[in-house]
Amino acid sequence: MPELPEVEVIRRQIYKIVKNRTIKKIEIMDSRVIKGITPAEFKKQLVGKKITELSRRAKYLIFNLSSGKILLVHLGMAGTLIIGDKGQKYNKYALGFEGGKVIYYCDSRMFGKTRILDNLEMLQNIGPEPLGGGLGREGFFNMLRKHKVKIKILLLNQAFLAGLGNIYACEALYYAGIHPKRKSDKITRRESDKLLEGIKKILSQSVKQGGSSVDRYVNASGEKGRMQNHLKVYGREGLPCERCGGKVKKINLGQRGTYYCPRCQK
DNA sequence: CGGGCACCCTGGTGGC
DNA sequence: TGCCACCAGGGTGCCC
Repeated sequence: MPELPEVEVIRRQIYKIVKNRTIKKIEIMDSRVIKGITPAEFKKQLVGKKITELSRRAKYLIFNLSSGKILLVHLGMAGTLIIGDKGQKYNKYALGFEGGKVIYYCDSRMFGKTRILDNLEMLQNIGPEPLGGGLGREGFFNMLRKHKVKIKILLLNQAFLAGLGNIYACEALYYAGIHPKRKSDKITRRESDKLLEGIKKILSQSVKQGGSSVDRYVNASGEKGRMQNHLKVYGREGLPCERCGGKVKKINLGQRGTYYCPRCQK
C-alpha cells in the first residue's frame, strides 16, 4: 500500500516517539512478518536498545539501534505503524518504549517484512531519492535513456528510482502527458523534465496531504490521508479527465492496474 | 538487458 | 443470503 509519501508521513509521526528512546518491551502476536530471525532473538536484539535515528530510504524505514544494528521495516502492501492502538485487528508486533508509549506494526496482508541487520547492504541497489535534491533534470534524462522499457514499468522499479509506487507513477505520467507504454529511451528531454517535475511535485504534495487513502491506508495516528481527493487518474476509470474531458482508461501493465487519459497522454 | 509470469498472503467487493 | 472470482498502494525469483 504505502509508497514514499505514506512511509514518510509515518516516519515523521513516530519520529519524536522513538528518537533517543529505549525499547523496554517487545510483544509479538504474529511472527510471520519478522524475517530471518527467531522471535526470541528479535526480542533480544531490541529490548534495552536505544533508537538513535529513524530515517527513510525508498519505502523502507530504517531504525538505527544503539547496538550498531539496524531495525529495517518495509510495510509491503498493507502495513502501517500505529501509535498506541491496541484495538487494531491486524497487529503483528509491538514496540514498547520507556515512558509507556507503544508502537504497533499492523498488516492485514503480511507482505511487509521486518528485519534486524548488521548494515544497509540490502539497500545498496536502490535508485536515487526523488525528493533528495540530488536528482537533476540532466541526470534524470540520462537515466531514462539507459533503459528501453515501458516508462510506467521503469518508474515502479526501485533500482531505477526510489519510492514511486502504482498510484504516483500513474499520476506523474499524467502530469507530464506521457503514455504509460512509451519506451523510456524515446522520451524527449522536454518530456523528461516535465516528468521529473511531476514526480517531485506530486510526491511533495502527497506528503503535505498526509498520503493517499485509496483503500484502507491510515497513518500512525490511525487517520486517513487526503491525497486521494487530489488524484487525477488513479482509480478514476471511466471518469472524465479534468484537463481534456476525455475518459480515463484502465489497462494492465506488468500485472498492475494502470490509469491514464488516452487523449492527453501520448 | 527486457518481457512475462507465478508467487508470497489476506480481505473486501461486486456479480450472479 | 451465499459463493466465488477478481482485485488490491509491493517485491522477488525464475524462465525465455
